[in-house]
Amino acid sequence: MNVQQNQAIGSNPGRTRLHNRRLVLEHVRAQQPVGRAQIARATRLSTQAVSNIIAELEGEGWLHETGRASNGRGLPAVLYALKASGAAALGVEVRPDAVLAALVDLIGKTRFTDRVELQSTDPAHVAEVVNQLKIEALSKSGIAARRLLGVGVVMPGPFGQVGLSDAGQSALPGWHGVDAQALFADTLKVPVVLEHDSIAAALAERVGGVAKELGTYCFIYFGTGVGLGVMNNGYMIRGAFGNAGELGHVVVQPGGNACACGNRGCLETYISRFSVQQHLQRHGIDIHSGDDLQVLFDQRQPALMHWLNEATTPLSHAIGILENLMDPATIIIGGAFPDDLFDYWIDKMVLPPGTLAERPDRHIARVMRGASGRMSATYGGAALIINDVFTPRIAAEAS
Amino acid sequence: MNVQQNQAIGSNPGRTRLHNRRLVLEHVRAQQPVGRAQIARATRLSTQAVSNIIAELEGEGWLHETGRASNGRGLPAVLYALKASGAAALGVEVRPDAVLAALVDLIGKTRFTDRVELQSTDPAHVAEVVNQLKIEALSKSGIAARRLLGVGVVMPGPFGQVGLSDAGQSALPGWHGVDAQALFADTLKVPVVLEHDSIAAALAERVGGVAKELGTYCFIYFGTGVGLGVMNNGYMIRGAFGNAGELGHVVVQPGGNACACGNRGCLETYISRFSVQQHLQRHGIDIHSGDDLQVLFDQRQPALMHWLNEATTPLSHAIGILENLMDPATIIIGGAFPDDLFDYWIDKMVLPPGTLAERPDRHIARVMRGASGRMSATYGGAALIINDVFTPRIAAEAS
DNA sequence: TTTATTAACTCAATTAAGTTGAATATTCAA
DNA sequence: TTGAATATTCAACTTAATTGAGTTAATAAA
Repeated sequence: MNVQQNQAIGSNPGRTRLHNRRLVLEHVRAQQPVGRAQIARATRLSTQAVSNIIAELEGEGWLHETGRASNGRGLPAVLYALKASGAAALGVEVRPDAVLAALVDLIGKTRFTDRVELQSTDPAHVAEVVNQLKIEALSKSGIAARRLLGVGVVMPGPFGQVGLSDAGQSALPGWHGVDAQALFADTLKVPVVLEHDSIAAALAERVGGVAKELGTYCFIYFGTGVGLGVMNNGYMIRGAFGNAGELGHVVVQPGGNACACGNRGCLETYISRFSVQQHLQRHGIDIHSGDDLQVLFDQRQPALMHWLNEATTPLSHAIGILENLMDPATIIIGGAFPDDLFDYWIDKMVLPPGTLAERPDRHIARVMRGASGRMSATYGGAALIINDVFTPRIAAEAS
Repeated sequence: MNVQQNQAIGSNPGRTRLHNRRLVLEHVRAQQPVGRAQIARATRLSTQAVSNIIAELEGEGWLHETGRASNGRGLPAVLYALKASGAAALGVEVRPDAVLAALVDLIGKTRFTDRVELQSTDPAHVAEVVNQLKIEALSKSGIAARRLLGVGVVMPGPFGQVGLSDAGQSALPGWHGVDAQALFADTLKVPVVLEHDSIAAALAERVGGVAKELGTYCFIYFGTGVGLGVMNNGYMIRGAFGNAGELGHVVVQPGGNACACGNRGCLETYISRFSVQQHLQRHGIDIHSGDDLQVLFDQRQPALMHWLNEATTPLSHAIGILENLMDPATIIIGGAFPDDLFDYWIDKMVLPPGTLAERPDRHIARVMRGASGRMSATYGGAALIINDVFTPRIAAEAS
């Protein structure tokens, strides 16, 4: 985890060029297909500067020409778009029972996915499993090794020692005190970024989901617990110690359900996978996967439907808190549940009245479902890497 | 209000230099007195680049030499510090009943304050009052007009049309649809920034208060209602529409006190100035100012003490939400109440257990009182301007 | 059909600002 | 007294931006 944020540093010609390259790539991503002159206006660079950068990017295979503009007077612009195969990133999600992997290309398309059950969570073993996945992903997808920008590893947070006493519940056995970033980087021999699931899942929506055109939004991630990823103007909010987004332990009902963390009324006790498992167990139903939930939902199983309906209130409450505190363009929900459940919630939920989000000029929904499905966090790992090449900044790399 | 965020744009030599200048100033501010070589290491610029920038800044009166370093081997570094009179900014807080003004210099010191009662909130009249305050501030403080960087105007939020139906409660009569930024800029003939109180107050702590060395923190501002300012890595979080930080209408007690906004259990119904006024009124006590509160507190007046003690629970709850969502280095409370009340709360309040903020490596308090007192928002207006010159970025100016 | 206008793009020259490396000054430690 | 360490300055050098003139290709007007 990057506890230290990207710290602003001094600029020089080299860093300026890198910043401008990223900025041009970001504009192509968001506006494609697009011509040089339009990029120049948007970035406030000269057309000459954009031309030079476009030539460089095209030479390196990031972009390709896709035709010419047709409308209007004057010389039609040569249009450029991202070249899907220009780069790729591997997202890896390490869970206590399995490792998930997804290879995602520059335009956010999935080129390969796999899942490997874990016999042991021993760090060296996990690192080797991930390494094999990397090799397999490259060979099966036909993407050249030099096009792999890096690997984004998503592990259960929070990172570091914090007061959440159930940290052990989600943490991986045998990883306490292990420098996971260094371990993976040494084994994989490519750049490695470590992040927790909710931030990664939020980024996945920007790289290949419903937030492609949004800079400021929240993502409520349903994993084992409930996490939050906040994107502000294109940059993730990580907090002073890198653990921002612990939505699951926000108290939504003082004096409510007892939570493993010792408090009462935590959001997680109402709307997490753990809570639905417990609820169904009390009704004699054991579920082990998202597929089980899908089956129950297809049957409109009464216990599940009851839980779903009850859950809308705390979820709506949490949405109200986020709308008032963060003023996001939208709130995206996604993660480990089947899409149908999220859709049901969005359809049935009464959104909190009287929040900042009720704007007459609103043109996108207050709440929407993420497009990345149950592998949100895995895709998010890749998105961490992909997003990086589109994020202009003059900053030291996180150590 | 800057609805549009600072948008990243392309860099060129001029923008690079501006970025580097701000970066150098920021390092001097945070580390002063400090030598060129140290700044160069911290900014990853060459000492030559830093030397050039320092010479420029010194020539323009932003910095001055303060002696030489004494420790260690080698040539002692020439130390530099901010020159207080190098620049100043005027903070203006427009309330329904009065206009407050504070002239703050580069090192965050107050050079002048005044308060003018308003006979009318008519925009043209208010602008003229502010203009007179500006003229008076400059003449009485002896600061040259060309040193005035700008005026930061703080008005009650939220800005724009939002669902908070009590917006009318805090908004100024006669200002609906008025482009306040343009009005003040036209009248004052200097750069004008408009912001809402909580964001401004949060910045005040960074420019001249307890957050001088912090980049990521939250500020809970007690005005008429309760607002929030979140600083992330040195940048304010404004949200997609510029209204982030509506803490007062976060529901902390579902089904609790009825709020003017139509919901129940809003934080504002427990811990705002409005709520204490109502509570005391029910006990036959009318208060009209912070001084009245101070007097009652000095007497340990039972009704006030009861309210204070009851208020710790929702306040603690709000702190828990912020700690879990934002993972701040600290949470600062401040605003319209007397300092003694905040100190009492900090002393008596039971902080929420089991949050991210309980770290063994924590070295500053989880909650602290702001240093700007009851004029937080006014100073904050000035801080908006001052902070700007210390914030490195390659970005278009907010329109 | 011809001509003017508009817009996108390229080339060559210029310029701003950062870096590099050698030289110099000052202090501490052996 | 001498050598190592550190801060600073000076004079090239380098990168990558901008500027302005010129080219190309489309639409609009004559």
